[in-house]
Amino acid sequence: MKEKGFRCEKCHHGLCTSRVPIFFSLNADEHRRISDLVVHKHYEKNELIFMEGDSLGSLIIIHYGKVKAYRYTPDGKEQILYIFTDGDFLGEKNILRKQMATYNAEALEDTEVCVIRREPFQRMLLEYPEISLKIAEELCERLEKLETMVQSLGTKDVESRVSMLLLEFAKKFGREHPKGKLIELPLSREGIANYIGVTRETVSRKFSLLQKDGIIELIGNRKVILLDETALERSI
Amino acid sequence: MKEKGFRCEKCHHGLCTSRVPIFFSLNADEHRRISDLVVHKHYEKNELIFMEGDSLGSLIIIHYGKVKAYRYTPDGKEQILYIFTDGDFLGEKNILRKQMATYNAEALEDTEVCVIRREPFQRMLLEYPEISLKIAEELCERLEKLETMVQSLGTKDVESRVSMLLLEFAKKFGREHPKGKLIELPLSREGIANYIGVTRETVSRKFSLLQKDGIIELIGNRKVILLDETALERSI
DNA sequence: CGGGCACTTGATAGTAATCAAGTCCGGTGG
DNA sequence: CCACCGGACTTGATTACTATCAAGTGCCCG
Repeated sequence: MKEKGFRCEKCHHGLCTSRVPIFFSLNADEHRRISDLVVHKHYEKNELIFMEGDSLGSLIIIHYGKVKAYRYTPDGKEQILYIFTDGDFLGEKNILRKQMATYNAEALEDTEVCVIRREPFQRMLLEYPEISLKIAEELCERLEKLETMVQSLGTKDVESRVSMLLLEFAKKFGREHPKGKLIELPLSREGIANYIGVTRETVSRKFSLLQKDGIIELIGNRKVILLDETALERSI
Repeated sequence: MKEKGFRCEKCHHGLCTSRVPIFFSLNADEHRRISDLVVHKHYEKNELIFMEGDSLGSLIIIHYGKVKAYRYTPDGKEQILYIFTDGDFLGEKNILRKQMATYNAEALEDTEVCVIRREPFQRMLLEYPEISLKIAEELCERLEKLETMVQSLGTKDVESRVSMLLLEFAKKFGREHPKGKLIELPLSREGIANYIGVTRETVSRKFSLLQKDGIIELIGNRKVILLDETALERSI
């Protein structure tokens, strides 16, 4: 990690904090005040941002990039919990409950983050209660994602789980394409496997099946076209 | 459901809202104000409190009892997401994001709840920002539980999942006992199965194994004694 | 253009789901 | 208090599916 923390010039013009949902309710002046508290950091692809047990002491807000959060299962595999992108924050447990990190966080690509130390942020929470509310809202959203994930992992039928994953990625990372919806996969086969709780071989096989059935088209290793989204929804 | 909503006498003496973590930071006067907004309801064992898609319009706080929250998986099984007990709240999605319920909630035993309508509660959130913070904290805790659950469901080794469940219940519902720790199971075998994503037969078999190994002792259908807690922890 | 790593595909084995009998618990009524 | 009944639980046999092990193949980056 490059340790050259610096005040973000962009932030002073409101171009950084204004992109973060939890600060949406603030006005220009307030954005400027927050920007003064923010330090920027850059992480390279595959760089570890923090690990389980770390006491961060800061809130990390993703400005640009993708970050995976994961834990290890008792049988030694990586279980991915979240894929965070622009506007998402990490380290809230440390801010809200003075608690250590409960998962590892690793950049999936080159990633820019804003960092705010705990103490000034807590002062801001008292001063701008709307932020607490926004955070609660965001946590609600995150809960719902995890609830869906639990539902998916509880499903014995692996086909359904793969389909759910593709639909999730389509919604999050999908672009329009003449043949359907083009998805840039944020994860390798192994990463996908670690997300839905199966092995990489199984992911390969299920993808091949879906391709044979004309539901998806694989382009290289990191791209998929959803040819028949409704068929995928039906298969769940 | 008995529709005899009534003002809770106990609440007026601060015996109800004061037991709820999200109101801990309030003083006696403020408790009295909240109590005025609260209506009590009683649910019998196995009674449905709300279902997926309902627009509650209220926050429900459990005063006494146990409630399971669950969704159906694509293959038609029930997947339990939470077991709520005294002091937990439900329906926060509706309050914070004007969103419909994303799961079904059913009383596991006779249960008393306090209900607060959305509008007065939202006014209170503005007036007492500490409540938002407390809610955010509570949601954090819930997130962590779900994260652990995802980790557990991602574990192929079913023995580990059963062990994790027993340790969770021991922490939550365990009492001291000469032979070890006595757990009153809040769920039937099928319920447990729906919680950890396996079949009821598998739960039976794993319990029998643990009993044969001298790690637990089964008493009837709804009680277990943890004879060797450390062995259970090691087996994860 | 070449090499390494990620991915695919095949064969086999292991484990939990499923199907199918029994057994036991707990509540009810005599 | 006891006998009885039904639902919950246990146990067994078989099946189905994915993990695992192993051997290619092909993508992607230098």
